[in-house]
Amino acid sequence: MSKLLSSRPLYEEVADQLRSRIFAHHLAPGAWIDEQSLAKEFGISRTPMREAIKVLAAEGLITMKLRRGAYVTEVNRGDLEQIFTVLSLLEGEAAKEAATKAKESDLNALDDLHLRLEKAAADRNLDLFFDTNVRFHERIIAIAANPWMTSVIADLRKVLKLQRKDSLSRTGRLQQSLSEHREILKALLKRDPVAAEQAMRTHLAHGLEAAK
Amino acid sequence: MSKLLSSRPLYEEVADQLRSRIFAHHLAPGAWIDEQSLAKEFGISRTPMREAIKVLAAEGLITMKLRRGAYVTEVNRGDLEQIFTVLSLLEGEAAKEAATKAKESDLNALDDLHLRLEKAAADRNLDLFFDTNVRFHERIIAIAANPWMTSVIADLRKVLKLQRKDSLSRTGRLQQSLSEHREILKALLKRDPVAAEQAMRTHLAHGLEAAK
DNA sequence: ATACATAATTATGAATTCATAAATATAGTT
DNA sequence: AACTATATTTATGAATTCATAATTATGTAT
Repeated sequence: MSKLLSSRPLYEEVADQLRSRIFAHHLAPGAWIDEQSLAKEFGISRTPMREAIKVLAAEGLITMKLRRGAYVTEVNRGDLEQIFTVLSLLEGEAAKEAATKAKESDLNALDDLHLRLEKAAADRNLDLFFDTNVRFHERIIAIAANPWMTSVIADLRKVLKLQRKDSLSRTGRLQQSLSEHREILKALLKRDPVAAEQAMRTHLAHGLEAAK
Repeated sequence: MSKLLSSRPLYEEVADQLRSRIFAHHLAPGAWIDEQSLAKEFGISRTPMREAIKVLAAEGLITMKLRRGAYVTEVNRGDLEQIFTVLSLLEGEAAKEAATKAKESDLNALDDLHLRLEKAAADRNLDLFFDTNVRFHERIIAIAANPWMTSVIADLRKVLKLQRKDSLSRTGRLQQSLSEHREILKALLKRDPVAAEQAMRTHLAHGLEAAK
């Protein structure tokens, strides 16, 4: 790979690609990372591949064993519970702060996103629902405007994505998730920090059950 | 460096050393990392040095600029506020959970640590006070037994350590910190989750003022 | 002397090479 | 045939080499 016009480091590009493969379960939890063949496949040397692997290891997506290589992290039920505990705290706080910090345009955007969410649910378009759901959450987090909190949340959500997202398709979960979002939005529109925090915490607590 | 008996990767060793230098302000915030001369000084090649730098970058201690190198992260007042917001949430939760999860031996250990803290304060031994303070907090976090929360807290505390810790010496802050610790301990001994969480949050909120 | 353009230098990004620990395969013994 | 010991292979950890972007230095024109 000549990679002439690179505006950003090669290892980041590679890290992105690896991340995608992991999220798509092309590289499933527990699978060993063959750095040689992957480097060959990407048409690059081992050096940036190794750097990319270290990035993912720092994110918790990959676990490294000395002189043994690296494998995709496996998260068990306990991990999920622990991660959701932290996530509901942080996103709860984000919702709380968003209730006071949000500008009118922010609230409009959230309203719009929620509308799309309802539509995606009505259409039984799970991929779109999932994607819009992520954007709804990300928007709230962005309004809170705490980069350190944002990056912690992003890292934890990445680890969650190791899990398959088939739970939303379970009967009723979709509708429940939707009504929880409605609660969050309502609290934000009322600019009620306490209610927003509570609604978000409840939503994520249920998210654990469904491992959304 | 031949490094014959290496039980762990060289880059980790190097990362530890770099971290120490940063915390000691031997490498101060804003200072550029000269990977060549550092590698030479450590007697290693650039490869593990670059890997170590990436590790610290993932921790937020170092900021990397494409084709420009890396420098020690500078945290401003806003960063501190944001980090303390997250920390007080998480450590508050840790204290809350510790109140119910703690075994008798845990509570004894905390009691002992607090005693040492009182002694260090009486002796005006700031280094010991600071060290014991860290151990007190870490013990509570350990009792909560949430590895994901633990690692997030550890990362954020590392970033805080970029700041000089001269604030504790400010008049009165030492005594105030001590009395706040007393509150936390009292709540834990009573196994009162709500009080423990509240006390810990208050403590860390004040910590921001003093940038402890 | 200052500003600009060009040349030389330096440091980073990446590939390649080398050393060695771990894994696998082979051979020998019972 | 099964188990152990040795040899071979393979993959990781680290050093070295190479290419090039960015910086610094030099020289020229105004």
